[in-house]
Amino acid sequence: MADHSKPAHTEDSGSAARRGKPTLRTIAEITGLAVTTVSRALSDAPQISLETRKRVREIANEIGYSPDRAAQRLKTGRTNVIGVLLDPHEEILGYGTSIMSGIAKALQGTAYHLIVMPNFLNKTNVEAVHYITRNAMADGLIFSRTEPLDPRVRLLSDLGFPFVTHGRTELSTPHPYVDYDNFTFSYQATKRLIAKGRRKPALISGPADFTFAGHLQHGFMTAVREAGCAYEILSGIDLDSPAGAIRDRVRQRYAESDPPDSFMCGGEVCALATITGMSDCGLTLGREYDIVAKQTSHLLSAIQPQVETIYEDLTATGEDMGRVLLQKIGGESDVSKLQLLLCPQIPSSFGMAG
Amino acid sequence: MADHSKPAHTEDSGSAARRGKPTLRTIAEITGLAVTTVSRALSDAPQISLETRKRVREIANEIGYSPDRAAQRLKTGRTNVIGVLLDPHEEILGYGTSIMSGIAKALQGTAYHLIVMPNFLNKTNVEAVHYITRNAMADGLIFSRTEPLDPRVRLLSDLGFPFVTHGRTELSTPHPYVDYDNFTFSYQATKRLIAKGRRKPALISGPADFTFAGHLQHGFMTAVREAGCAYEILSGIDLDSPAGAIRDRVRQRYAESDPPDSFMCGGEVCALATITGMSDCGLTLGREYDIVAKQTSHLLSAIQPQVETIYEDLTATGEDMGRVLLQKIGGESDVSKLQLLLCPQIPSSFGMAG
DNA sequence: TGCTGAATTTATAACGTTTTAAATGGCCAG
DNA sequence: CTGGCCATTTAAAACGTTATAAATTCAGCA
Repeated sequence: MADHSKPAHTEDSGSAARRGKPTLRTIAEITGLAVTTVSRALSDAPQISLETRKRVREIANEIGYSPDRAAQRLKTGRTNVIGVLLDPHEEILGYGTSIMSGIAKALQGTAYHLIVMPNFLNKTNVEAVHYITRNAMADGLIFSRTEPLDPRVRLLSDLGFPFVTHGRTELSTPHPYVDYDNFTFSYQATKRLIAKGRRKPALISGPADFTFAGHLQHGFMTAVREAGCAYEILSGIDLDSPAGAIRDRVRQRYAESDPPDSFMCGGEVCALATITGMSDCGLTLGREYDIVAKQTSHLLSAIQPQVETIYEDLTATGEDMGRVLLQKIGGESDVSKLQLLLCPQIPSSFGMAG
Repeated sequence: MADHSKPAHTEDSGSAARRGKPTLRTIAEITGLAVTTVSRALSDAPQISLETRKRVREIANEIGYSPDRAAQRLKTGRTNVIGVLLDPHEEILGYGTSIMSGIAKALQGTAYHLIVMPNFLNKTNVEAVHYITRNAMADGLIFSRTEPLDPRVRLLSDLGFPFVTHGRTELSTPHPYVDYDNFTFSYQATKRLIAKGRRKPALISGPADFTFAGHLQHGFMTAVREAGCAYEILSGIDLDSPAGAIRDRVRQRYAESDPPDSFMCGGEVCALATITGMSDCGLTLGREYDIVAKQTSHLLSAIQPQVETIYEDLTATGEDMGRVLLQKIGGESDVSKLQLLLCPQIPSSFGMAG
């Protein structure tokens, strides 16, 4: 069927003989169609006849064609790249890996690639973002450690550059985010401590810069106010502190008067460090004190099952962020559809004693 | 200085007025040079006069020019991308994040970007590698979990595609790698247990598939043979096992006869799980048994300081891998220069009692 | 017959870079 | 002068794709 009646291109040029990746031209030569037609057919343009579309697609599969990303990018200006700002000092167990696995899962089957943009490259995070947008290095951005007045969010919103944050802001212009409901987590966790008979829970909160720290604190405060019990927000340390620092601080606190009798920990490392610090003081978990913690891996529950935990699935979070970002890039303008607040799944055991 | 005596290009076309990123053409128009000359000047070609090179570079800086990666990639075939095969189920604390931070650090300042290629995308790792090379999606590849006869290494070697592995193989054709000397680690760790008076160390080794498991075992065996003491290689679990499984297995083992009196653990999770399992049996670390473990984060030493540890710096490893890969891509053909065996730093305390 | 419009296909020009081969101008030997 | 050689600069083509505008075919209809 494929005849050679068509006059050759100006010259012999490379022709399909050039050993290498098949291109649109290869398909064009095989089918006798023009390159343009092949391009359109593959993108399922309605102006190309159904029969042609089918034929082209078959040939493409047969010879293992896959479009050249560089050429597409050059022509369209779209990079087909999603960037994730990696923070090197995440104290949360498996944070980076889980989030990335999740994003990658969402991107699977799409034309998008995931590229890691460490933000220690440039001095501040904002500068990194500036650089990325200025040089059009990605079509969308994902990042975490969101601050209430996050300058990155401001910048990207102004530029109209697609992004999703892990965590909310308090900025007036709404933007896509995926967040864990840390208020509910903290509220339920603290209530659980009180339900167990504890009368002075202590909170080890996130670094004050970040929005989620406020949510943790709010949930905690709501629970203690409802119960009308004493409380404490442990100063000097936060969830970013190294385990050793948390341990020391807990021990030191117990050398002082009127110590707390239970802990609300936002992370596993924090819980483990707290237990060690308490153990240094001769206190036993479940007897002299209790802990409820957020769980992001399977370590804590295997090592210290007495710690009651509420799970946050970071891989799922990553997947959600990927999906949301793709929708945003795809033109979804209803921001409310791009804001996900993931509900903590409270273990049934929590309800029984509460 | 910049005069308009030069005839305009065929038409007014976009000209530099087109609001957007500056390109070579922008610089050409400013300086009055040809695009080719500008390109050459920026790449420091010796055929361009020194004065011109300097002038071009100055203008480029001034207007904030940075080359379009897509265009470069299209023209040269080089992607300026380094791919890292991410394994979603790394039980080693902070593995993914550390390695990536390290690689990113090595890539900083170069034209290379780091892109994450999760290998659950395609069925097997080899298929992922196949896909990546076939579609020229990167200039080099980094991956871990190396097997003695790793099929990925085979494939990439055959293709002449640049790569570095984290871990060695037993293949006859040498290839670039960065590896931790797990033999020495295991040997020293085990000797330390024996020096502390233990007479039946147990090894919890890596998954049998991976090369490093053999190294761990070899070091362990060398130490126990030298001492002529009893030993055990704990079956049914390995460093990839979830903490809960390790804990259960340890407990179960102690219900049987003739249990070990010490443990060589290749990871922190493993050590913590072991301690918990032993504690379930009423046994106390440092009294009834000892543990030496490999440390990759600061968690273990803060939580369980009685566990003696030898540190493996994964960020440094990532950085080394990045550097080695760049050298390989840069044309370094002396493979011996591209093989790094990182020495465990044995704590001074180890020597004292040994 | 010739015109109109719909359906399908096509040629051409771009995107920004690098590569190849050629041009320009200055200088010196013949 | 002519020719040749050097140093420097240049024009044109190419990489593989898509967007724009134009061409081709064919049916329907006046």
